[in-house]
Amino acid sequence: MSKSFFEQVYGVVRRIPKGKVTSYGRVAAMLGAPRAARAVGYALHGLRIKDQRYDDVPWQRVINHAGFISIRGAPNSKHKQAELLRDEGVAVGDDFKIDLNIFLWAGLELPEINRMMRD
DNA sequence: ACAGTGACAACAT
DNA sequence: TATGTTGCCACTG
Repeated sequence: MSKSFFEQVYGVVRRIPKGKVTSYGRVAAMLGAPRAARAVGYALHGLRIKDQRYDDVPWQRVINHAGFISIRGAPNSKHKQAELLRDEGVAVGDDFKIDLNIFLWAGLELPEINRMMRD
């Protein structure tokens, strides 16, 4: 695995299909670091710096394990994330809750993970 | 080298 | 159930 952890996170997030979501912890687990959920959040936080290279990372599809939008800072940000998700067909409640029983992404299979970490 | 930071998650009251 | 508290990890200056 030559890629940095951050790069690996972006790699996984790019695979989340439109209309589905997953959690920080699940992304971390897929990368073999089940307790690095917080680091995943930190990685996505870094995307806010404008960098053409990461424009294709659908960061809005990552929420917390309870199904809530978990972005901090300006309340605007949460509304923005909710809007992006609704545009993709994901139902987001006024309380920013998403039904994981419906919209949770199944995740990557092991072979795909190995390939991603190798690239 | 090292302490501080944060878009988390699990556990304990 | 609902808060509050405690680990955690990768990255940064």
